[in-house]
Amino acid sequence: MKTSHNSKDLEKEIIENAKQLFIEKGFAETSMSDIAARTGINRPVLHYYFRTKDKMFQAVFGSIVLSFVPQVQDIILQKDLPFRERAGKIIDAYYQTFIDNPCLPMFMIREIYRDPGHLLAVIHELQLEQYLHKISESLREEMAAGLLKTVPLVFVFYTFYGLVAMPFLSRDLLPAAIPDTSFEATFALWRPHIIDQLENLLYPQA
Amino acid sequence: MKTSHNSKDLEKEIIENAKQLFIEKGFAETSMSDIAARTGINRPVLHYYFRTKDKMFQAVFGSIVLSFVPQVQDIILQKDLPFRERAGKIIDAYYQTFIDNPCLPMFMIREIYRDPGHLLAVIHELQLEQYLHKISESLREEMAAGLLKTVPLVFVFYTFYGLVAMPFLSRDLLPAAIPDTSFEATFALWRPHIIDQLENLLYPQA
DNA sequence: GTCTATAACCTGATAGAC
DNA sequence: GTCTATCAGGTTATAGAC
Repeated sequence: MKTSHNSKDLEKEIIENAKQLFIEKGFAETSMSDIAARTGINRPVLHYYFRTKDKMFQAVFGSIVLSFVPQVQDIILQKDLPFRERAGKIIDAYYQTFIDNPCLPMFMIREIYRDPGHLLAVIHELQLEQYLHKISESLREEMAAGLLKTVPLVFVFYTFYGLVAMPFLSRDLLPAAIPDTSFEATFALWRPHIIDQLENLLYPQA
Repeated sequence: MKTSHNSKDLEKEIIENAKQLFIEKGFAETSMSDIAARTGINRPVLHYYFRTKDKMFQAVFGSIVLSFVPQVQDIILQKDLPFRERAGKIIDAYYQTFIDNPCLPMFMIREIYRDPGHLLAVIHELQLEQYLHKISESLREEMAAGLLKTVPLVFVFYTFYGLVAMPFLSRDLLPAAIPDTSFEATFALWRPHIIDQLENLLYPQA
């Protein structure tokens, strides 16, 4: 081992760089040249490791989905905590992820829009079905027990993701349209509002 | 005039075709060849009329924004109508537009995300500032009068657009994830929920 | 105004030397 | 494994004939 890398390290380094670029610019507007340049290697090396751009994206997409999804599992099942507190914790978990990587919401929406198959494949191959099932069942149980209002589960996801993602989807528009607003100040007020809205959707005695 | 078109007609026809393609696939993934083929002319003709792809997009974008925005003006100012009814009418106006052209929400978000300057330029050049100002002022007045809760205007837009756009942004995911759901049935329930959420955000005695 | 032809460039992907 | 060289195809844009 003369260099600081062996093949496995290089592969991981490529994936990490590809991940960042795909998240930032999306699949279509990220070129193999971009990824190679960022990693400091030649284009053919990428094809040696992944053969095609699409296979490369698939290898990266799973890792992105994982960074997007898993931190909620424990929270939602803590049924001793009141709904309001669990909602707040989940929102904070997502916002932590999104503030670290503000392009993630747009990336997810864009790529799911382009081809939902990628997401479904990843869900299957990483065995996330049971994870989703657990969350769905948990909600359904609390609805059946009268602890939550009975509404279609899709509405919970629409409301949650719609409200959480919105500030990131419209990123540069807010400062451009209303010059003297800080994201932090807006978020500090927006967070309790999301909780209010979820409570309004799900809480019987609101 | 031998043909059925004069230059102005052809220009309009090009713009109409470009509009549909841009909305459907976005700026980056729509090529000049696509637009030429759809119009039934050669590529250089496009450059004769618009010189560059970017200038062409600017010419089209204004027209798209207009189809997106103007139908709300009259509704929101009908202050004799209760808030709930006005909200419903505005939602219906948007949904009418979006059902006619389901790609519009993604197009707007994608292109504003890519470059908010395009939107700001169009707002200025079509003199939509006064239109936006009128809506903002109307809301501010009703807040000041205690008819609506006082919240940041951004929150109204976040909530409204986030909830209205969400089903269209996640289009193919819902049928793929939950096979036996019809968009119409879901929407019929989703509509009153949006109104509820806006009411929860803005209505004092909710 | 509309065409053909072409310039200049970028893309993903592969072959073959080392 | 990593490189150079190259292919076939796509892109925007322009020059010049008609």
